[in-house]
Amino acid sequence: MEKATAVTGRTSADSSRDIPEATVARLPIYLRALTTLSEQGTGTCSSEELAVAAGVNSAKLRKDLSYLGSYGTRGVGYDVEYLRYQIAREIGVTQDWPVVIVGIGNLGQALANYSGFRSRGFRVVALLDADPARRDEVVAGVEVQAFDNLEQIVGDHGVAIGVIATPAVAAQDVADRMVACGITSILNFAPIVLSVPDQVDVRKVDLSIELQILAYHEQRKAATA
Amino acid sequence: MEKATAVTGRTSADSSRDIPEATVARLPIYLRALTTLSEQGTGTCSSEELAVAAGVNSAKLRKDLSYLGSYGTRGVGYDVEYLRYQIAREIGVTQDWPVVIVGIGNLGQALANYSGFRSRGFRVVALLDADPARRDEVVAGVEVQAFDNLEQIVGDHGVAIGVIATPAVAAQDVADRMVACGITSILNFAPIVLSVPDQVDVRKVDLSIELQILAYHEQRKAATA
DNA sequence: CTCGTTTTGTTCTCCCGTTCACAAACTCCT
DNA sequence: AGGAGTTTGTGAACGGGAGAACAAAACGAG
Repeated sequence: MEKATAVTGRTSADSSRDIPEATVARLPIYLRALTTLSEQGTGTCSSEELAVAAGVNSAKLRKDLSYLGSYGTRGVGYDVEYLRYQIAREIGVTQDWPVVIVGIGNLGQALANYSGFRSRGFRVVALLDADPARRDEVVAGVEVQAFDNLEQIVGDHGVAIGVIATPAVAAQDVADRMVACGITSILNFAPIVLSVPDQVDVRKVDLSIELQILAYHEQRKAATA
Repeated sequence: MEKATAVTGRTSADSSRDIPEATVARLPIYLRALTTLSEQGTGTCSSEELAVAAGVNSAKLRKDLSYLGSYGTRGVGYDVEYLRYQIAREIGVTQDWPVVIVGIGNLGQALANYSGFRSRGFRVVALLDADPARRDEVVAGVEVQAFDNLEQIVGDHGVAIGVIATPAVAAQDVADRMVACGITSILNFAPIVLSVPDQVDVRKVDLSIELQILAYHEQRKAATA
């Protein structure tokens, strides 16, 4: 109930309220859509316009935004710049996030070169690889170092987020080392289920799983056609 | 009720029943876990063991498997090989799936080289890129061709699945061309919302969105600490 | 100032997915 | 053959998210 929270002296914009996971997962999409609108010179947009740009239902969009606070104006819409900043702040991408990437195969290189990271506050402070043959190579302006430097680098830069782009067999070891030296968020591209302590967040991206899901639906289409 | 379906003459294994999306998304994980168990020489496993290997709750695992049919034995567990085959068949990875990849940057190359595709029935029949400079390069044993060859290749090989690994600005055009020549499933790595006809399935993988979600939680940890 | 129009913020309802808990079914041992 | 122990398959309760629908708020015209 709206009243209950009002009585406590907190507004609905209080950012200590926790936001549903499903909403958190969509905020970066809204952020991207707003950035695009901003670049096109749009100063104001309605929930309907933004919803179309983000590929979601407008009611869902409004509900999502309402978890952050009341940043719109009824009868008018949202100020693109203002809303963009509010979402960025809520997600945390107004900060600087030092990141280490372990495993410099094609995927690791793709990640190191990805401009979408830098533009959102993620700064690749180190590229690490166990293979000495890759040592001293420079990728995306960052020198490839020995994996054993992990602890020192994490300590020096205050790294909280690690990216694993190694083969599956190495991934658990890398994760263990990361956890041991204080990393609390891991983005895992290796096709394996990592086991880590509860307080560590792991998100996984598995390229082949996505294709398999498509294959399932494709097979269904073929069967019913 | 178990009896009700028996009365209709259909067994619970009837594969024309449609499987919940959430379950479909987990089947590839089970498949991978079973493959690992099989390689380790495990002949039989309980739902609990498999659940641990897949990183899910055992009750959820059993319910997921029950949508496929009754492939377990009470008091014993599941035959690893048999269950693995049943899941593979249900997903469709016992078939051969020709795939085209468009955009041969680092990411495209990583995809082309990814062994997890080939081992699950996905065969990269063509690598396409708009940049003439990349033409005739050979990546993962496949020659890079002009994007304009798309229609012919899709026709020749009966390609149903396309992968987009281009920069964002090119992605919508690529998607349109894919749809026009009959591709009905698209895996999109470009950070943009694609618009396609309803009957076309699109799954997106956005590297920076995953990092942003981690950043959000990381920020929360820091705030409450 | 008042009325009509637009668009947000929120409530309400429905549906999907998760989890618990247990009966049914199978094995093994005596 | 029978009973003890194990594990599956599923009914039922629960929680969270999606979408429709509406009241509240802002703006503009007259």
